[in-house]
Amino acid sequence: MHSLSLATVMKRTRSASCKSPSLPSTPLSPQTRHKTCCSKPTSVSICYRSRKPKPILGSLNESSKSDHAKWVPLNLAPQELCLPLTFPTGQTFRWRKTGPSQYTGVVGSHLISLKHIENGDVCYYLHHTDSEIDARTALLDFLNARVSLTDVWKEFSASDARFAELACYLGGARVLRQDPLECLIQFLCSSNNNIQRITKMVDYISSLGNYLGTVGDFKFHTFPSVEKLSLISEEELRNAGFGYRAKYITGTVNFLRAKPDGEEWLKSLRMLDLQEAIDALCTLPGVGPKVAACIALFSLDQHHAIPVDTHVWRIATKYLLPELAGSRLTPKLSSRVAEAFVSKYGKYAGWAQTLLFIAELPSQKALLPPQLRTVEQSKHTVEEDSETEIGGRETTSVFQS
DNA sequence: CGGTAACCTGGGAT
DNA sequence: AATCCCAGGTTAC
Repeated sequence: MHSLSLATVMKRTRSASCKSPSLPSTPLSPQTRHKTCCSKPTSVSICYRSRKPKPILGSLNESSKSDHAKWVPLNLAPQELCLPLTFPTGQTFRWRKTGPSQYTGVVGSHLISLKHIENGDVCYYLHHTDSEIDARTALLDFLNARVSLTDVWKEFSASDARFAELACYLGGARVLRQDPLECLIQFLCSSNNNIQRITKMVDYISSLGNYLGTVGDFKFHTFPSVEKLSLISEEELRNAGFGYRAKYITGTVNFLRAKPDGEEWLKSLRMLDLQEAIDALCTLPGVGPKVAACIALFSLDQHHAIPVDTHVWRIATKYLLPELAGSRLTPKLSSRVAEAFVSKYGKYAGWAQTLLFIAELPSQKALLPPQLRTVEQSKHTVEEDSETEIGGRETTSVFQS
């Protein structure tokens, strides 16, 4: 039950509300729907699930009256960055929704909130930082701001009509540029796992880092260094509910610790070609082709890395390589899929994959008109789509996740 | 080299 | 209630 409550191993004296009180295991989270990326910010309060009288402000009272004075424009238009399509869609598991169209997380040692304002533009708020200049620089770097999503998508759309149509509804879905160590550990947790549990596991590990502050109900920490990570034993991780991934983590941490500077070694993979980077990553325990591609794409500037999973496989067999429909996903076929993506979309193929992947997520499908929703799993090969348009009206039905 | 069976866990479906 | 299936896979035969 309390398998993943982080209080156990942590040196934090106060084992306060570490039970993650509002992890949305229940399907009742009405506010997770956002019809477009820029919905109107009607209420200012943080979304509580149960009304507790206690006004949760954490240590920093960021909700004082002259609050929005501290919100700084990022000069990123909504078509360049849509927060709900970028943060809760599986590239990072360390950001939290802390308000209507608002997300909070850590970049380096900076604790930052991002939100859309009325016109859809993005602003940021620094809860904790030693240097506002550094924070902004780090944030822009983290957001891959040097890449123009508009330009990149223009090319995808030119070569793929379906992409062009999806792009109309899912604009602003960016690829982040995360810290390699942080990315690596997160995706070690991701194998054969679901987003909710991955998030809890990542949260458990993160609590070893330096505490930066609390926003909403959530505590935030810097991501722990390799040295810090080496303090956790495999047994502790197993007891915390990591399952067989426990040995992946400790094994990889030990591997990195054996290097003169493991973190620097990881970063140096940015200099390599994609295949070399993948090969290097695959020598780490628990890292196979899929996880390696995720790390390469989301943290190592390998913009044409293609993480081939079941979703992408489904997409590929439907639109790209129909002759492979019906086969099982093997490593070899997986690299064939990756090649197909790259030859169709070019050097930013990973960015195209990201959008197509998001379009497959049950949580995002509601954003799409029915004819753009690809058909479900493999279960019923019979497609009974003739029945789905009951209401006649747009389906805002309940598809939480 | 290609195919298969374990591997941990929890939530939802049957 | 018991069981199966699935979740952005990897590893060992």
